[in-house]
Amino acid sequence: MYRTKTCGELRAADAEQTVTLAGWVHKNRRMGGMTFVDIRDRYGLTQLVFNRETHADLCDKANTLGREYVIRVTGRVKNRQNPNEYLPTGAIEVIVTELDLLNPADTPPFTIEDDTDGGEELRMKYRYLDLRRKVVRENLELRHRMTMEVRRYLDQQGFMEVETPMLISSTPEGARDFVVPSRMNPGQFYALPQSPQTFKQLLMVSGFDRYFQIVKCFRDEDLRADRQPEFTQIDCEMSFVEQDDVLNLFEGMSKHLFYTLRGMEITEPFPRITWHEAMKDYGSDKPDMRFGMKLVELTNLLRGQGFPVFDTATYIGGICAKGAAGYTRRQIDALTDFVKRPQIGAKGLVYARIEADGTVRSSIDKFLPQAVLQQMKETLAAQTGDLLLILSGENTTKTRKQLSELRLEMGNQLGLRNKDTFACLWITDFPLLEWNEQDQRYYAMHHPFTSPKPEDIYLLDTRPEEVRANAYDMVINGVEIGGGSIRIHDSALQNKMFRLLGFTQEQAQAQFGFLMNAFKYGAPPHGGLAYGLDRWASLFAGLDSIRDCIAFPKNNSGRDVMIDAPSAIEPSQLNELNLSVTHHAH
RNA sequence: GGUGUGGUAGUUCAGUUGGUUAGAAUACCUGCCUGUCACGCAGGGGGUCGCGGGUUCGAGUCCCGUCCAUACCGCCA
Repeated sequence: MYRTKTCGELRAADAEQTVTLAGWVHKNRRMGGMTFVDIRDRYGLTQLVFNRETHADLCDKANTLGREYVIRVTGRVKNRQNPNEYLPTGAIEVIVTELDLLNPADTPPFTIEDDTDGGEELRMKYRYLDLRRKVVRENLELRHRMTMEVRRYLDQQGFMEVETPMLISSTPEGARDFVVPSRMNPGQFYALPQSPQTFKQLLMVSGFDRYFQIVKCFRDEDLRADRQPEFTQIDCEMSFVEQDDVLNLFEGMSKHLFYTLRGMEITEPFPRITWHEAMKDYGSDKPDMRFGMKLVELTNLLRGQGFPVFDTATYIGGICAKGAAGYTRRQIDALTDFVKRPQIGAKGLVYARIEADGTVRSSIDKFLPQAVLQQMKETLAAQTGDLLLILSGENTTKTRKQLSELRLEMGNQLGLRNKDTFACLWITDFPLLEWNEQDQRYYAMHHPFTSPKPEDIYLLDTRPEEVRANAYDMVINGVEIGGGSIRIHDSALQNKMFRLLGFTQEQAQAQFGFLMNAFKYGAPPHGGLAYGLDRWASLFAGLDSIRDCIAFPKNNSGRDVMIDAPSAIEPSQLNELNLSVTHHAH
């Protein structure tokens, strides 16, 4: 046997055993007469001991071992004189009797430690070394356990995993496609799937009434901390279901994951709030429910009191930051700067403190009588010691969004966004359509296959923007973790949708004809959802970026800095593909 | 496409009003050290201050441009 134990499993009870370990030299501590070497593998760290008095040659050899050398040792497990309580294997050490140097190593460009000295960029360039670090490895282990539990749960529920193709065709709706030239079909291109949406619907037509797939998806859009050009979805679809069936089943899966991965038993049902409620109360369709601090509308109360900014506003709203009345002028100025940043775009910030005697002292006291301020205090359910923050604007949606950003910032500042606390909810009743000013047309808010609520269908021709969809998102801690809808399974309604979205009959036929045709042959009512695995895993792992739970992620510019992709290709390759490139990369 | 922040030793960073030979920690190398586990002690090597231009007697420092990284906005059905 190459090795008999891993570097993480030996305990006091293993004392006096002879073992063989293999792994990487984590650290070499030379004391003169004796040498301690920490050997590391995926499972942990074990201390090796070399004693000059008893094994001079071995000790000399051990002294030549550098960081990350690959070695194999055989020796006897001993209880330590000085146990290390911080190390799982800290009760024992291995007195080495044989040492094989399997492979030397260059000094790595950063330390392979939990608290590494390496910066982000360098670690990505040497990602294979970064992955040796315990903290990174544990993220991937969590992700692995997560996919295992998803498969186990869905399999038990009768779901079947089916693979769908990666080389499909491009559609203009939605995100930009990644495109692959076809050699055998000159001038034609495949697109990589943005999601297996149409294929999973076809599988429903085929009768696979419970489908799932853990699948890579591709979108050629700018990156973010929570957005990669290739990412993984847990993609699911069911037939003969209504919205509640989907929500209940996947709420069950979510609870299963919380229980198995975080040891958290959630007994309460997830709150379900409508999109309109979410926008009104939180200014966001993915509210962070770990804390309250709801948006409260103050338009009627504060408009017309003589403060010009408010008097011209269409929406005035405030939030109540509990216990923040002690904020200094400097802190409030910083908040003002925060909301005035171009990314948020507020013009200014009005604040009010609730004093010890219950009076309200605001930044615009000279415009607002105390009676109005007291009413505002009532409306916001504010108490002594609270700080009220008020924004106003001409565009209700925009102002609410600004308040939403301020709410999240205050949540951060007041320590209300603990990474070990989880607040899940469903957002339902999304609008079916969204008007696009620039293109002067409606776009599907979710996608063109999402069904309208039956009771709203009569509005499709007259007030399409008011039509609600059978669409839903699952949100955890302000992160959109998943979303889906009950689909249209009726050709006539689907055609109507395409018309509303500005497709001609011919365009609809050309792009989605295969689906429309399939629907003619007995499409069952169906619906489903898709989860963002990377986001969910990073949430469970308490990470700031999904990159940390992806083995080989792309950087902010969509580059893999380790393999240096993307890259130019040979002219001969371009020739084969019938491509000519006019813009050459440097 | 836009805004902010950053780029100085292998690495993480400091660097005053523009002024002598650009520092610290860590890593690395050498020597010493028999119970270390962030070992310790002594010594050593290591710099195109991202790149290009400008201002100046003099630029890591100021200005302009550019590249890279990063967070966000736009974008992401």
